[in-house]
Amino acid sequence: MLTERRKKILDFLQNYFNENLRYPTIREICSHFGIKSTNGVYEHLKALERDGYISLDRKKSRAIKLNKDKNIFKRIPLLGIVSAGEPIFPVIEEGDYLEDINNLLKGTFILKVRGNSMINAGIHDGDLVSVDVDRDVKNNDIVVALLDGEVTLKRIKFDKEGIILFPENPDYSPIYVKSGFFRVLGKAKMLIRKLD
Amino acid sequence: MLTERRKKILDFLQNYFNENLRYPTIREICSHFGIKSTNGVYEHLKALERDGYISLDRKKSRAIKLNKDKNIFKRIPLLGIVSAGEPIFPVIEEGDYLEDINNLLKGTFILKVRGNSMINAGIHDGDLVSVDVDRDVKNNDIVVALLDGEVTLKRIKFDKEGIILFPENPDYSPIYVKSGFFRVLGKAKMLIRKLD
DNA sequence: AATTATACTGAACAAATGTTCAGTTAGCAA
DNA sequence: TTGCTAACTGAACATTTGTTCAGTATAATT
Repeated sequence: MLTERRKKILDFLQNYFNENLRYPTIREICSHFGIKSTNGVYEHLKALERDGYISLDRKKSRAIKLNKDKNIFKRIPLLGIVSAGEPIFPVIEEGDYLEDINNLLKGTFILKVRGNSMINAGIHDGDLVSVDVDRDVKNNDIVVALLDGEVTLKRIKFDKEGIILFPENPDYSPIYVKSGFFRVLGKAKMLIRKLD
Repeated sequence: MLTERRKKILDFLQNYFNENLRYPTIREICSHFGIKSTNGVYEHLKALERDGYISLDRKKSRAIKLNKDKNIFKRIPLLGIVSAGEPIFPVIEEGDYLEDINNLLKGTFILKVRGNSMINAGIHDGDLVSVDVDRDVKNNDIVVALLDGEVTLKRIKFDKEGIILFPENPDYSPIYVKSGFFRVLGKAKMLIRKLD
């Protein structure tokens, strides 16, 4: 069970990593909490591993890994909300954090979008789209598809006649997938654009 | 000087970190390169530190830190280019990587956009915008501004009459900054949107 | 009342790890 | 040639670090 003490240890592990880009040694955890015996911390770590919160590489130093499924990585504070009509004061609220971006991008690749076929979905020429390859594709998802050796970013729709790839731009025509080699490479997951 | 050998060591450090979320020990670097003496690697590390490519925390294990100014972090491969009109084959080209996203976001905060005042700049309601606070603001930059205790995301323009905050939506009016408390909180740096 | 889990102390061991020193070889520049 | 640097080898040393064992105390659970 995740006790208060162990919650604080998890918290320390996250903060330490965010500051130092590495995890602490057992003795460093000890001194942070004022625990005099390394075994005091070591048993916490083993319990946290047993319960799936972390994983440990035995015999290796600083070899802790936070389990991303069980933990929300606190990396970037989410600062208030920018509004056009109803502005809100910028306040960092505890617990408001953006999920670990590295984690969000893991197991994916990045595609650079060229063309304006998805402009109405807010995806512009030059934007970067992270694509998750291990995802089941549902109706209306934005997907990256391979069609006869060509790659396109489109919104996918399934109906009785088959698969249709819809652009989000009236100037472009939908593609009805009939023959030839077709495969969905992955599902568009995140949009990243450099603004400056 | 950054020799070929040291370039490969830097590369290994980056790759090892991306895979393991920690840096290797000196002996792990040794065995990767088939170097039999720890000093062989240790002198490389000291040279890399001397030249500003990394920094070392002496006496601590796995305490390497890559200098972000001197290194491009290779984290996510940039896979080809998605095009609407002229599709391109998906090929991972060497050297094509997205810069370290953590690094891009460092020293910034994230704002959640509400409203559609910037819709023509492709910034939609609910999008996340990373804001860099330590940046000089130029004409036409998209900035987060604090005006009489209200926060807004707008394109900033300087002219003889003063500062104007422009929305990217014809339904909204520009704001002429005349009186009251005004401050630019930061410059919009990246746009992040979850697509699924 | 007995058992189990948490949360430690204290001591000790073995392995991992950073660091240093003395030397070697090869190539490059003055 | 001489000197310098890169790129090591090999050995040794000193910490650091993970791990284990034997206890103690407290609170909650069966």
